[in-house]
Amino acid sequence: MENVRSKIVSQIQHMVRHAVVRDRRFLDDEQLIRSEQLEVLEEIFNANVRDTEIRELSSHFAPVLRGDHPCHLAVWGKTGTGKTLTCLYFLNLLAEMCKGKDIQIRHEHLDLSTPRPCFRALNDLACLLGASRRVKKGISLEELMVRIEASLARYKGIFVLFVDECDHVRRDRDTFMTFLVRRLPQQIPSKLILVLTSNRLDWPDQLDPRVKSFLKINELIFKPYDAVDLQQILGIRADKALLPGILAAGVIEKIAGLASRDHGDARKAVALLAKSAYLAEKAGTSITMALVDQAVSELDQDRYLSLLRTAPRQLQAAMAAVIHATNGSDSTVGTGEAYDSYRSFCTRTDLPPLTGRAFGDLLNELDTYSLIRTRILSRGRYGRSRQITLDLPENVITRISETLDQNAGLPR
DNA sequence: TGTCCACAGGAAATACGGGGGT
DNA sequence: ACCCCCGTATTTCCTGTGGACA
Repeated sequence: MENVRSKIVSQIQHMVRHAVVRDRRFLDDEQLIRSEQLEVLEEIFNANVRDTEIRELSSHFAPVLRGDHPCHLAVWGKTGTGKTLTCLYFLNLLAEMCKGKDIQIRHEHLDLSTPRPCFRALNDLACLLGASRRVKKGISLEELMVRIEASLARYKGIFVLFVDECDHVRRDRDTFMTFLVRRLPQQIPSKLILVLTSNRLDWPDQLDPRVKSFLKINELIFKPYDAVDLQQILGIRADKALLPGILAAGVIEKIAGLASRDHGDARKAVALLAKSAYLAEKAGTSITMALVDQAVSELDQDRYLSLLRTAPRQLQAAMAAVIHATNGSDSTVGTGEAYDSYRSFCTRTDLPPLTGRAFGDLLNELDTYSLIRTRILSRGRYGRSRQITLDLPENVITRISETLDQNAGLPR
């Protein structure tokens, strides 16, 4: 017993001596409270990142300070380009400036980052405005709209409604947009300015043309971060989160380069830094270039695994079938073989098998996730078929097939 | 040159499930 | 509480296709 204790003690001492992380929370935005997020953001802005975007926001909202009424604003940008936080930061600032000038302004943030139907979206908005308690059902959309209008009936200033990820409204999207764009402004005395966020450029095209023509908007596009921006962002994060002197030279530059090359997503870049730090801590060393490489490959691996773990059972079955059919080797199989393997997997795990047609679509889906590679090959009179290759690293395949086997018996 | 293999993949029909209206 | 409707997943049906082989 005694030597177990001393072993643990010495392990902990070792970890403490070789600590890498000072405050882990700064490597994960989810764990920061809003005000801390905005604080970090401010530092990032001070480094001249997102300068053009902020300038555009300013010029769009400048009329407010002159007592005028700017039109709506559509903000486009991929995930991790800082749309949400930048807008929030800006709106807070704007509100402060207005307070000094005695202009009435109010802004609310309607966050639709998880998809929801029109009903829930209106429900959330009503709660945000304090118009009503959250209701489950038994109330019509009309009733919700009336409540929202009623709660704004006496407010005469400017009202900025920041609808985040507005294309996530499933079903009745037109109802929702019509309400915001046409009906609400007419029913309330205040001046309504909508700020709509989306990561799809083609979003307005799927809107009711009547709403679309009614919607006078300015557009603002958030470009993906480039390597220089990411270096600034990572540097600031590293200062806050890591102990000084444990970053090997060039690590930040390397992470920024990798991230800007294939997505420009700040959140992912920070995640890579976090993973590298974690590995360094485990190994009891500083953060080296080699560890960054390792972190990249582990994050890839994690991505594949969590992708599959949350994927529908049928997709999992298809993946298992392909692995089984290729038997782990890097040889190729045709559609027919894979489908046979899939059928037998289904009977083994008591899963109702799909048609060959549907299986083909599953293969396509796996291909787009780049879990497999397929290409169509004609073998003359021996038919045409997909040639399926499984070119993931050996260890990833093993771990995937372990995960799938574990899931195989589970219900759903 | 025509045939025919073994599928691909589009279109329409159908099954299904969950949320909203009443 | 119940039913209906709508979006999505899957099936059914079908036409298309590149090249080996006769």
